[in-house]
Amino acid sequence: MNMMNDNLFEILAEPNRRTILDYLRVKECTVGEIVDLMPLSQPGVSKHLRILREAGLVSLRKEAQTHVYSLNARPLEEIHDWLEPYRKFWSNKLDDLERILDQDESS
Amino acid sequence: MNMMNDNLFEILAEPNRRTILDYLRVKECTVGEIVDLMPLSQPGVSKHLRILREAGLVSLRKEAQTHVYSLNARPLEEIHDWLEPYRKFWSNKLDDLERILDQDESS
DNA sequence: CAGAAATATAACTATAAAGTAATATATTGA
DNA sequence: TCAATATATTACTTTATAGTTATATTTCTG
Repeated sequence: MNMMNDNLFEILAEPNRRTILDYLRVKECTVGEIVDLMPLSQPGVSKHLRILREAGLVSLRKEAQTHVYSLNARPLEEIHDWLEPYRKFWSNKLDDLERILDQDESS
Repeated sequence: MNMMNDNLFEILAEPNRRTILDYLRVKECTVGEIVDLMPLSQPGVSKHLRILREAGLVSLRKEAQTHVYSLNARPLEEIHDWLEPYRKFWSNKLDDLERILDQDESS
């Protein structure tokens, strides 16, 4: 059930996929609802949903003929974790100042 | 000086680029040092460095014939910010604490 | 049970990106 | 100035991906 993500960044790199996640963050949606909100064909949306599903980022509940998708943000924690060792580079104002001074002569 | 990133996720989607950032997080490196550490040709590394530079993620200091690259993690804050509204979805005890603290700030 | 509605998959095309070899540019030092 | 060193750029090829149209699948409804 829990998929391992080969490259989550690659999945999130596609702007339409991030838009879909943004929609699902607000409320679960059927495929048709998403299609209506986006400049994409229905198969285009379905393809992105499949990729998001395989990444574990959304889950699907079949309700009659409609498929209701909902957000599963858990895998995004992987991004959060990747960011972790970089966080100190922007959270310390003194370090920032040092870095700005270092960069000044770069062309 | 401050570049606007068309799509930072796309830039980070490339595994070799993330590896380069990981190296630079530890210490600044010349192009040659990075080449020696990676299964890529020198032009390949230079191409990635250019992309990272244009994204504002690394900065360049020319030192004699060598070019010394260093990390500039600031643009990664954009990823952190994008993640923000999703954080509550993978809630665990730590995130619950964060949310409580956030509420305290806003009151 | 036939047709409609909703979604998924298949087959195909176009584009972008990553990789390479070859070459250009810049700096150092003999 | 010339050769060596370090890096960047160019030109090209290959591959992957996003998009499309057409079709298949599933489920409801009359």
